[in-house]
Amino acid sequence: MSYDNCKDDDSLNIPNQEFYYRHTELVAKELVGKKLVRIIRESKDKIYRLSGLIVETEAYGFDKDPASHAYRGVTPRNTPMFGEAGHAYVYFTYGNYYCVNVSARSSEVKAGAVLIRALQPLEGIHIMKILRNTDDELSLSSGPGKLTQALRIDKSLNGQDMTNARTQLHIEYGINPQRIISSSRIGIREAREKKWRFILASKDDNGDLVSRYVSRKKID
DNA sequence: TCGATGATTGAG
DNA sequence: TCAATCATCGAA
Repeated sequence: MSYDNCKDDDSLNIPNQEFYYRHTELVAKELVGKKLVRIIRESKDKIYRLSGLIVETEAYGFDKDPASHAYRGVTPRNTPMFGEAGHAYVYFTYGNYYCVNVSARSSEVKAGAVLIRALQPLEGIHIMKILRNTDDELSLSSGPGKLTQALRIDKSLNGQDMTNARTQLHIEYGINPQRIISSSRIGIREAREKKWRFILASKDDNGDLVSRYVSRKKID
């Protein structure tokens, strides 16, 4: 296979920058069902591909959203939220954990990002188990701090272009969800009334309303 | 420079 | 329900 063919295949499988230049809430909703892909190049002959289906996201806006890191304007930390859409915003929190966002906003808005809150593990599960130090697949990436640990995402990936299949961190097309549930965002004090958390509804009808891989099953 | 805080997690 | 733990932010 030629390099050019590879390029075409890659780009077909990846939401482009225009996908992220739309209302943050819409992007957050449509990221549910996509795949978060992490390529780890340990050495020349050790390349790992880790991925998970995005089952839970949250939208964070700009000046009208007091829960957003961008609410008070640009700071060194939140710079990616004000930059080009489709790039990674990784931040450190609670002294222990990283969280990963994708910058997303309609072009007339100054800032915005989508927090990726939970994944259903797909590829490289045995590596994720090592990184997370657990064998329990349900708790491998069912939370914003857990999934960054499972995919070894830290601040070195801040600002990465997530619309390019050749970068270490990007997003690919996944499934077309039948139903997505929206609810209040988790762990915030203000703007609780905004229903900007988006969750993949359970596929198989065994009584569960939401995906088994979400960070919390309770819906507000 | 300094105190308060947090888009969390895991243990109890 | 609660402590751990520290980068980040805004006030001084």
